[in-house]
Amino acid sequence: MAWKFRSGLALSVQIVDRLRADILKGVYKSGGPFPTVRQLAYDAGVNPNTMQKALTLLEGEGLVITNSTNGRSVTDDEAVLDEARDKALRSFTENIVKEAKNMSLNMNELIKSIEKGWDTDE
Amino acid sequence: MAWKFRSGLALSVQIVDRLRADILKGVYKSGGPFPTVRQLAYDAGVNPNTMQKALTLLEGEGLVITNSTNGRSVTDDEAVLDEARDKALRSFTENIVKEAKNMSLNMNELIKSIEKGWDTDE
DNA sequence: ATTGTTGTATTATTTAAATAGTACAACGGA
DNA sequence: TCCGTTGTACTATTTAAATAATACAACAAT
Repeated sequence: MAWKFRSGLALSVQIVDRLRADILKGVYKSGGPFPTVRQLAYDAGVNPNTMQKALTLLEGEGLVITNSTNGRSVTDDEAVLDEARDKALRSFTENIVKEAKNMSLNMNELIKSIEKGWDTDE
Repeated sequence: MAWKFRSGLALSVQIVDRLRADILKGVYKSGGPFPTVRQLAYDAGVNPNTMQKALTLLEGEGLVITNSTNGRSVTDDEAVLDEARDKALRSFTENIVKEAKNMSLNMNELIKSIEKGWDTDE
């Protein structure tokens, strides 16, 4: 099934975000094989060119490695993965805090709202 | 000074987000005048057509009202404003929770990270 | 009455992104 | 050796968004 995308935000950006998250979550194992450009393009329901662009960006982050003509692998450098996870969490939190302050929320209101919303969906 | 925009996300969407937030924060007072299309376009550093598109969207949310040919006003319906504030908070929280779960974070890790990041910048 | 500002509408152009289509060298396996 | 898959590269086209440039009716103030 094709992936879900939001409108307004560039496809390639959304693809990179999703693949990065999947790698950090372990959907693609450290040191293990990474799907091919064409396979990912098919899965996501986008043009192979768009997927390749996304993969090139991902590679710039050091999360995946190209084995010349033999496909790609997820990096086996756990330090790189851990740092990326840490960076993702800090960036995530930073954005939350920034936006919350912009909404004139104080910290306790925010936390309370999160606690309230955490089990709401499921 | 021109407003700051992120790349990748449609300008009109970013404009609506900012104007909505400003209204809910009280930058533009309830029942008070709202800047003209041309003024806002100048302030934001975008084309008047783009700003008008954004304002049309905003109007669809009921937050601003067009006084035929005499400019726009912020709605004076406090109920509408309160509901919009509530919706904004719930939407904000919902997105946070969803993304946090997607990152395999548990609630306490998230809250701890927010508490840690809250005073980091300033 | 005239002037200027308002929102709104229209058409054309530009720009960025995504898509379509194709090509090719490198490598592994049959 | 031969074949298929790999990543990569390239050009052209389409699509969506933003911009540019006007135009006009309605209203307020002078």
